[in-house]
Amino acid sequence: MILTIKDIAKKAGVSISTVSRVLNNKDLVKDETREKVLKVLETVDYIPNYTAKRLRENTISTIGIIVPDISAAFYAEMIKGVENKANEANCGLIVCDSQNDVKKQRSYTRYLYDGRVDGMIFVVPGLDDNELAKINADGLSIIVFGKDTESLGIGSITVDNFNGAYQAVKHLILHGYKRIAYIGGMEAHNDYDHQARMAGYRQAMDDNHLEIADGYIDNGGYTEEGGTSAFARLLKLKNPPDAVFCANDEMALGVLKVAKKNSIKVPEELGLIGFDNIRICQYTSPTLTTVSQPTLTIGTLLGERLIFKLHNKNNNIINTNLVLKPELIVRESCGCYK
Amino acid sequence: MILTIKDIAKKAGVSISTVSRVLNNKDLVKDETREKVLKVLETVDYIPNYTAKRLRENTISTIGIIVPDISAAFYAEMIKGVENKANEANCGLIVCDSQNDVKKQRSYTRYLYDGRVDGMIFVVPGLDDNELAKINADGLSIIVFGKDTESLGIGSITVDNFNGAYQAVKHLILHGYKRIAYIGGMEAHNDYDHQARMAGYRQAMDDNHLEIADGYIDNGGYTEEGGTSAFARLLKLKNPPDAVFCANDEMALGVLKVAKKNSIKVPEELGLIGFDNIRICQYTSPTLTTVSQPTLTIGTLLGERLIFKLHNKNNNIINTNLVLKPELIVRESCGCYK
DNA sequence: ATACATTATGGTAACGTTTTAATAAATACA
DNA sequence: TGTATTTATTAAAACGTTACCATAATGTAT
Repeated sequence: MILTIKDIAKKAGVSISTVSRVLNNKDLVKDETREKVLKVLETVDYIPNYTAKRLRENTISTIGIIVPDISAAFYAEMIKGVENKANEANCGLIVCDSQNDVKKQRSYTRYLYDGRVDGMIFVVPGLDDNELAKINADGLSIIVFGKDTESLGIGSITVDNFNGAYQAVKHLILHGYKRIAYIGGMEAHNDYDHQARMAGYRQAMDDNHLEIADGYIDNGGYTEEGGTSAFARLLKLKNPPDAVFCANDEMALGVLKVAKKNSIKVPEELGLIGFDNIRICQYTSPTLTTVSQPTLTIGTLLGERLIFKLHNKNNNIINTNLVLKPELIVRESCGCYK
Repeated sequence: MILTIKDIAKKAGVSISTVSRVLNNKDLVKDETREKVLKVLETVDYIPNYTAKRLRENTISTIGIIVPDISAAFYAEMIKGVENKANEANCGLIVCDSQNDVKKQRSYTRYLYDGRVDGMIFVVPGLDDNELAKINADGLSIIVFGKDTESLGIGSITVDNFNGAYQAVKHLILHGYKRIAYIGGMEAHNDYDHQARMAGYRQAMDDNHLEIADGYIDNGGYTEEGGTSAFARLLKLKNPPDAVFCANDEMALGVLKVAKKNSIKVPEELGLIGFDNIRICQYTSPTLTTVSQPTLTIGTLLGERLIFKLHNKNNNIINTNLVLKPELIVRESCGCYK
């Protein structure tokens, strides 16, 4: 038998309103009455109907997050950060996996948008500015990771990809590598990670007066297989690279695989640096040098900021872009220990 | 401006009941009227208030899942399977990370239980039978992974851990290893995985007339560090093992680390098999032989069965335990390619 | 034409909560 | 003691939907 506030009121011999006030720790209730109600609550197993509460309060106390791939360590860790914060705020978290598909991302957006959440987190949105702006205008609190949306009045967090890439490539150069290639992400104009990392690569090469040979910029779509085929193409060039910087670790794993197959020694004959610092980097041989993004921190910050927004709807102080610094994690594949 | 069904009714010149019927594709509405309503719906941006709908229908169309660690690949993949199915059923998914802590698991249970979900999935529950039975009795649909709860009238999915362990150990024996040790999980009586895998190990040793030396059964708590220290202890025995079977891959990684540090050659001087087939197994050197659990399939099945239950509350056909067969994935660490 | 089904529509209660406004009780002040 | 003020309590409206029941419109058989 499921009890309602009405049952409690009857049992305690008070009105519904009084029980409600006790439940919500409101003042204006005599200690004596409060005790009476609390005593009843102790003896029975009453669970408030949150749906009714939400209908009345016009809130959902749930947030949503849409990530490209829930089973990728990078995003799983980020979700964990968000989850912690949401939980602290007694707020549910609905996780959606868009499977790297903008269409699916759009349909999930719609799904969440249909009154299922108070706010949502877009991780690397494929949606364009107009779409994001519209959702924001509709009063749903949103926050974005992976794209600077400050100009749209939407808070966001980004990692300084340019700087991370620059550090990585500069590091390779310091080790004496000269023919450095870049394997990027999606080629699409809305792949901001790719664009910024490529720019960092270019700048580092340029600052050190190194030439980027024809074909040295290739794409692997962020997957291991993509990295495999991209590096295979690079090897076929008449003057193959002596080092590769990859826009993520997955692709670096692909490169490593091909290098092993072709008996190319890493780092002796090929320098290699990835991006993201996924856990596998520690276990490959050689271990993978990479650029680390503080995923858990990012998740925590995303959660924190969204929840702040939820509670301060009209405070725009947080609708700004926060840039986090990535960090070069030196391991074996860059040549530091050869 | 947020529209309600009332606004639509007014605009279409019909009653709210009619609009409701159109929205829910009920019959008993004339084509002409339906058209009229649909036309209005096309021109405006009406989003039904799901909270109200749920209050009225006494449903939440949301399920919850509690996993020990969201950022562990094993569970992330499982969640992905659940997520797919939930989404197909137009059902939200709330993910909770209990951080391997029974207390947290309990508080999350309470959190979800408080009218936030229609049903929930317990992945490797630390809760005891009484607790589970109580939740089940309260009419919340639940399903469990990692523990056979059929006798409680709760549907569950388990992997045949005994068989998986048996296969693994037998495989080691076939390669000629004789002094085989086992590194288990939690030692606790409610760590069913551990119990079953240990039993499989014992049986395989017994069937092949091999002795389990003193100290050959140790525990590592499923973490890499745990594996590290457990193997360190094993090495200190006066007759150290020539092979180790670990109750999961994380601990096998720890073993591998210590072996490398002590220049013990795997698989020449030490055979090693793990459990779970996490992705890292493919990248270590040597690559790790392991027992694979079909995580994605498990997730899919969990989602499917829970949603079936939601729609068929009184159908007990599904309150049964489903046993999945694990598969030995042969790689280098077991000695197949030495 | 009348009676009777059948089909279509509308009015309204209900879901369980919070909150506002009204009322009752207690306290303070003159 | 009586009035004004504060404090405590309650009744009832509201949140937006669905579903039951009543009524109206239409169709069919006598």
